[in-house]
Amino acid sequence: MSAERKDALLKIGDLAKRSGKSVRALHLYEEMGLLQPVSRTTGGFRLFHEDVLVRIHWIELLQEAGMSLHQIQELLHSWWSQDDGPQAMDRLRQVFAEKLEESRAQARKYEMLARELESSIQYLQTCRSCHPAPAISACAACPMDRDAEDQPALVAGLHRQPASGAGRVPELIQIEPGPAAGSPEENRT
Amino acid sequence: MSAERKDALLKIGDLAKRSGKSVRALHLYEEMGLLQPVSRTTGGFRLFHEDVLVRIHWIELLQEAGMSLHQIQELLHSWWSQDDGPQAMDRLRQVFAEKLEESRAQARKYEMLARELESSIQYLQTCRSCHPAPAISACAACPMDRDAEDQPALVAGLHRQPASGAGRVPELIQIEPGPAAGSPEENRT
DNA sequence: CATTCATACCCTTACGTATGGGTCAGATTC
DNA sequence: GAATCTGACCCATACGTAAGGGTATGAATG
Repeated sequence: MSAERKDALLKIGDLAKRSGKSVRALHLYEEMGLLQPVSRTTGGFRLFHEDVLVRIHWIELLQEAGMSLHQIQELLHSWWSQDDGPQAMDRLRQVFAEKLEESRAQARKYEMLARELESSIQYLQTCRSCHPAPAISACAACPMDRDAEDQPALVAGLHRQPASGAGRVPELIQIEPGPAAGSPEENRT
Repeated sequence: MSAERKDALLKIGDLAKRSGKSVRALHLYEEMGLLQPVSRTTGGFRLFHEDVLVRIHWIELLQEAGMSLHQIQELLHSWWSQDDGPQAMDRLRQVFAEKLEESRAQARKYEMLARELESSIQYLQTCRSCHPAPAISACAACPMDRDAEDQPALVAGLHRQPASGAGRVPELIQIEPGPAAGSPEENRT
């Protein structure tokens, strides 16, 4: 009778393990009406049918497609509150078509980012042959950088900050929270 | 000459417009030490050098690469608190290499999602020729779906929820896990 | 005097984490 | 057979998080 295994009900922990979601996430999905336990034990433990795994995966995909849980909730709701089947299918298809475009755009975005990263990595390769090792501050005037304009954006943003300093700051007005001495203005609410 | 334009200082609103970021976002970046105004007016208005645009774009790219502002902050900090230039470059290259992998993975993910969406759209096409229009509840037993297994995950997750709220609930009563129901000897972890 | 700005506080999403107590199932003990 | 113990699991509730968005109040700028 191991065929009955498929009808076994899952407690939320089991479901969490099998779905890869956290218990908290599953609670949230339930709160939002995306999921529902088939029943509860007398003690109040949720019992889920295995089929919810399909639903969970569905939610996951839509999330990856950039939909918020709230939007998914609405989609589900509008789906089930519709009478006309084909019409519902139609709306769904529209949503999917939209998401398809977005997904392709995202894919392109990440490919572009990858290229950006590649060229930055390449650019940084030249530093390996830099001897003797200079201080980073000296890198601003690196002789290898003939044109600073050639620097990839991912490298350019790091240095050449005239007054931005995670490291050291030139003579800049320190902005302190609180009535520090020296500040001519006193705009406290 | 318009060359002097480059030395013009920007107020935060100008910067917001040019960078496409909100004033609020720029404030936040400054709070986190990612940005700093070159000075302030006597009244306290922030004045930025144009170069911060490079920094802002840099932040943007890193964010797109999946880094949190906090991580960016750390990267910046560790960069500037390093003496050895080439070594700093090396660490940076490692970070970029990691992000490169992730970006490629993301691109692949979105491409897969796009394919998933495509097949779902295709699947839903068949519903257009469904006449007379049935109720969605009837779609569960659609004669077109010979194998329910063939349904794309994006469609399958919507219907066939045996006891999931949005639709209807079969007659299910309280079931206790234990010797009471069937043989649930399998719900161990 | 109408913008623009500074500061400050609350709102959001999709959970993470903590609290404090309840439940389950098996092993031990009476 | 019944009670107890144990450890893992679960419940509800609530606050915390990132990266800002939105809004309010008052002061600075043009």
